Amino acid sequence: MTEAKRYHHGDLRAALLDAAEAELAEAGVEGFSLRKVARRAGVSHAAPAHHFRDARGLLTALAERGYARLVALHDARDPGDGAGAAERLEAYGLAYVDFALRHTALFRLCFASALPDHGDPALSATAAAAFERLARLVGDRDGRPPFGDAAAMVPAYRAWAVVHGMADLLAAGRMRALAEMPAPEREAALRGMIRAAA
Amino acid sequence: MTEAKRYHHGDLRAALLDAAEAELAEAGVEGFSLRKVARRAGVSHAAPAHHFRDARGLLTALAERGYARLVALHDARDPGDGAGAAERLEAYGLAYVDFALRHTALFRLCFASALPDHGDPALSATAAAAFERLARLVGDRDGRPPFGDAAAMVPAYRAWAVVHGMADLLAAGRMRALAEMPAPEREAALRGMIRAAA
DNA sequence: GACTTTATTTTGACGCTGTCAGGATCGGCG
DNA sequence: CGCCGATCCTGACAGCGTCAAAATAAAGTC
Repeated sequence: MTEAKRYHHGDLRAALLDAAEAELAEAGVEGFSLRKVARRAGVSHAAPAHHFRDARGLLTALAERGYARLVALHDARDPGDGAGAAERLEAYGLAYVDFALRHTALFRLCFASALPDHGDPALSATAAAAFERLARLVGDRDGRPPFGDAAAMVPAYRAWAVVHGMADLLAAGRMRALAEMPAPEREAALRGMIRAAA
Repeated sequence: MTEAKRYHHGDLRAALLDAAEAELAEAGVEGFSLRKVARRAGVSHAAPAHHFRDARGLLTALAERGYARLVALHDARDPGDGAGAAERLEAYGLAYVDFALRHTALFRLCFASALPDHGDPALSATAAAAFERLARLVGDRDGRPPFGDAAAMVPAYRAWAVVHGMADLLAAGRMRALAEMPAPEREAALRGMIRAAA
């Protein structure tokens, strides 16, 4: 298996990102530790520094991966150009909730943590792309451009708030009655909330 | 002044809570440190242990205080029984946003952190009370009881999601166009979003 | 092929953290 | 007055992130 414990790893950067994502999922944002990630990747505690300057750097790269997960989850649910924008928007909302429930710690890292450097160009671009996807769907649905002056953005903001609020509260276990519904019913309820509010 | 540095503090528990709240506001959830809190209160690093078993205990008590802040902010804005439930609901939403913007770290501690023990009876009761206040307003507005089976709770959940989403995203700096509006306009926009979606 | 340079990883150290055990001091009650 | 429980301190421990310096591998140069 060519796993003969070389000194040079080959692609340690990717391996560390994988280890970090797994570690994050197990320990959560607040239990996250750079040294545990290094151990998990089978490497010394200072090895990550060469690829990601410090913990902040690693978590910044990881957050970027988070937004990619979100977009991928939407791709998986997106009914495509054939469907109406309203329906595609519902799919976006369901993907968003999926992301929060299935990758809770990563979701928290992306949206509620000061650990990543949200000013990092790569990260903020990826984050912006995820939002623009939603904004475009809202614009298509309303037949109105979703960008421009502040007032023009309000509908997209509203949709985002609804979807984000559901996701965050569900992930925090704050909507028990909804979380405990059988999956099909829950999905229907979520769709209804998005239709009515977003 | 009577501040002659007594051995027995008098009310160290409350002093530690104050120090912890101030420390949290400055350092954020992820920069929070029990020892810094102790130093700020002018006490040894192990002193907090007697009043709050450990850091988790302190942060649990602090989160409880957070929900109290939220409720107090609503009280300050609540137009009272004379007004309609819809208007009172708007006030709740604005107070919620206020809470997130003015006590961001505390807000995060309450809703997006695993550090407090959310199973603690006192904390979960306080949290439930804050939600029930919102649910009741939604019920009054709709002329329908907000509790009961899962389906009955959906309207309150929806309102909560809208309000929580706006607050969380605003606090994270994710709605720049909205955040940069002059205060009166922003408040009007928020009211509009609540009316339309909640 | 030998030598040098560069990239990658390790080792060891530092100060910080939360928690625990044990000792010191105080307030109040017998 | 003596004692006891409540309160607070001191000192220790392991784990943490980061830095400096050494070690090793790989790539480039002649």
